Amino acid sequence: MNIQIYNTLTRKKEPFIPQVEGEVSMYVCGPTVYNYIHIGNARPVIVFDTVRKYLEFRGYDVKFVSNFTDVDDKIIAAANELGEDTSELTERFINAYFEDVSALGCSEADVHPRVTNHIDDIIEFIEVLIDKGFAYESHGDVYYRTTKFDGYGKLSKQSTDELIVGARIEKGEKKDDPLDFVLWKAAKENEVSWKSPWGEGRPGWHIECSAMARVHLGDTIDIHGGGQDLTFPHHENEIAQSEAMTGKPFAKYWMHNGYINIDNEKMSKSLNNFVLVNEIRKQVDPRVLRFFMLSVHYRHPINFSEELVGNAANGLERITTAYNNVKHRLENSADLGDQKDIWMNKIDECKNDFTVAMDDDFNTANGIAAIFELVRLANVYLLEKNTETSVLAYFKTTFDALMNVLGLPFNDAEDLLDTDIEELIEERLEARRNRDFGRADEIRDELVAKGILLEDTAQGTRWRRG
RNA sequence: GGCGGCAUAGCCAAGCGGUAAGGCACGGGUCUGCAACACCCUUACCACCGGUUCGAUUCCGGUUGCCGCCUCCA
Repeated sequence: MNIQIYNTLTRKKEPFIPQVEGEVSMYVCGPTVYNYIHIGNARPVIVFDTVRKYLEFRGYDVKFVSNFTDVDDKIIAAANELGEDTSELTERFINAYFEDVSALGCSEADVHPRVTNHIDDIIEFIEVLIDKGFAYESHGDVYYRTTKFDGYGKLSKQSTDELIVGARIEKGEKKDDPLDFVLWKAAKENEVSWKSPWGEGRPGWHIECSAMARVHLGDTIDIHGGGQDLTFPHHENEIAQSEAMTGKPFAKYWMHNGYINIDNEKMSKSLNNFVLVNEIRKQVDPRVLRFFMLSVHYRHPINFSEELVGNAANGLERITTAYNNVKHRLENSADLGDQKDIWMNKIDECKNDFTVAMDDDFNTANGIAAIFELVRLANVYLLEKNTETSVLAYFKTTFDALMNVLGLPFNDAEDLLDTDIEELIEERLEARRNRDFGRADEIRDELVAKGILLEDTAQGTRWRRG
């Protein structure tokens, strides 16, 4: 069975067939680095990181490219305000970006190209567009002539007529047509700029992705991703640029993730309700944040609120507890089971359910449901008096495999208790042996106050942090 | 005006032709010295009105209500 991907270009799910068997090229539009990223920015990063991890899980060799827009109006404005060099500013926020997304379990891309490192590629790209008649120079700017490109509007399903009619599109004096968009901007006073055949200036926003995607992934890429709001105009313009340039399809599959709302309202600067990853991850376990985001299908909107994140935390806790209990049993019980195959098969069923879910346009909500099936199964197995090491080990391996795909690895590092706490646990065991339950409960309460929860099992007392 | 999305239990959320997955919360029971973890059980006229069909939450048309894009935006 093939992986199915919902393609914005065709508005339906299609079987995923990469250009080269076994290999996938992916490009995801990255952030403009003039501030810390907010959770809305984080969603596509998490979504496409998960897509990538799943493709790898399915055996594909993925080449993943995600850019940084490190020159643009907002960056220049922010740098001016802070009296800082644009390159210092962007460097700072690129570092912050990596810290934020790695906390959220996202792997680095194979390449993180920056606009400022690709000025030459961009200029060359624009020159070809001019040569082919798709672009024109005007007062030091260069514009793309949208009317020249037949397929303009094919991604967002906008007709050029409607775009013009409906529009709040301004007629720049420099543009021949209101729908034309800028490829190269002439520099204003004191702006960072580069030399070009059209004078000092810098790239427009859309051209960078076309140029960098081509340099790093070739003329046609398999999967191009980004937020829903990029569909128009950004991705539409990328298609216009790239396909005019190469005469080939720019991307086979276009994927777009939905928005995040805050308490049912759109996140926006004017409402001042945006949540920075940098801050929220200090208050909420970043694993919970990621789990929360993956609990909804990537194309649907997701509402962010304290309550919902709290629910997600409880759900993830259930998974983690089951995993840890499997581990505890693995380390503290003899190999006594005798029904190995039945359980192995049941585990395989869960794994299969997970794969079926994820094959269907990366349905992480159903994938997580499959993991909860595995949780229930593991908990039921732990009820058995006699367990087999191989089964327990298979539970653990499967948990690891599936959660790793979702970018939610379990923390397997040895977690040691302070010796005084260990002594208290030992003292409580002694008290229980002597049926001094008063003292035993007293110690348990004392430990709860220190964040240590105890659970008595047939295989001994286990503890966890709570 | 154009393009598009969404409406499923107290909350969140899958399903998209054969009478509703999963999670959180709640209630009842079991396990436990008591707990905790856990297990079992219980909980839905799928926004409304038409149509197609043997059969629709699922397809088509319409209504209502939310929301997004068309301007920088994840």
